[in-house]
Amino acid sequence: MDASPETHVARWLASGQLRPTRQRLALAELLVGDGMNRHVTAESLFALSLNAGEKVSLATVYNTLRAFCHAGLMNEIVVDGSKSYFDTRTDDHPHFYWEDSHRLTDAPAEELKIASLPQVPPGMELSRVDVVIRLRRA
Amino acid sequence: MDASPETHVARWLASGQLRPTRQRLALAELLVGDGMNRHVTAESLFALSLNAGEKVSLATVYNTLRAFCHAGLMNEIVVDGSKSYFDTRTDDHPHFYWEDSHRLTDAPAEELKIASLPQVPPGMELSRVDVVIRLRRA
DNA sequence: GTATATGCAAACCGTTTGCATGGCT
DNA sequence: AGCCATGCAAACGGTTTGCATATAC
Repeated sequence: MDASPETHVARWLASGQLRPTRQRLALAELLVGDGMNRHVTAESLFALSLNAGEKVSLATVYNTLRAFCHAGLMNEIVVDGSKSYFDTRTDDHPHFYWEDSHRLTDAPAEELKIASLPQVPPGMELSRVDVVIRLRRA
Repeated sequence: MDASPETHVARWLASGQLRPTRQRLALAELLVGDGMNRHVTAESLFALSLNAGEKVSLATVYNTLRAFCHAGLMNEIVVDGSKSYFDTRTDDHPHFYWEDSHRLTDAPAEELKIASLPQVPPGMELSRVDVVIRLRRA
């Protein structure tokens, strides 16, 4: 063992040049504390933090998620016009969107093979390719 | 010539079992009157209709777009959390999203080749695969 | 005549912001 | 000390809804 959970999230924050405040540490712990990838909305993370007994305001959850994204620690994903999803995994990878439960999960990236992509128009460059595989109950 | 523009949009409405009201005919004319594909937001279509001198309320634009989508005549596409885009082309095809101008256009479908797709989880079926190619100014 | 579409304005919901307070370095 | 983060509540913008009126069948 070379890193306690606290050190892990503290380093995660530090890698984004973000100050380790109590609220950020708490939210980071909920997001990446166990080293797993997580997909949250602002509301769901807010609920998680209340559930964990943390005192964090909803506005801070929004600000913090935005700060994490801006620092490159997370990505924002849009699948449903009504809310934003945030993903702790930062590489470009496909997602499953479960239309019945409005949940977003990772799809296995190695099973997606794009043989060719439309040519990028002149004067533009590729920013990202979003692939969302929408699922419905069979 | 076998179809005046009016007949064309009237048939388009009829194919979705939608009553040909004045407002729907006007909006349909703006959307598919020239047989081209079009990408609009509720606001942009509302602006178009005002510009064309049509009396249509914003609420009706929303209701009508929803009705068109529900009837399978259009598709809703989500790329930007802040607003919904509507596409008159109903087959599954990729899009360019121009991040600087917040515009959405078709990408050439034949240039996108997906060699393999992640396996659909048990009990689920594929609803749609959204591919959004995000572009930024080079 | 009946069911459905429309218009208006008010409600709605997720998100952002202004400003005073509190915490990190 | 100074700057940045936080909390609260109010503002915001796109979308939806309730209800009275008008239109299609």
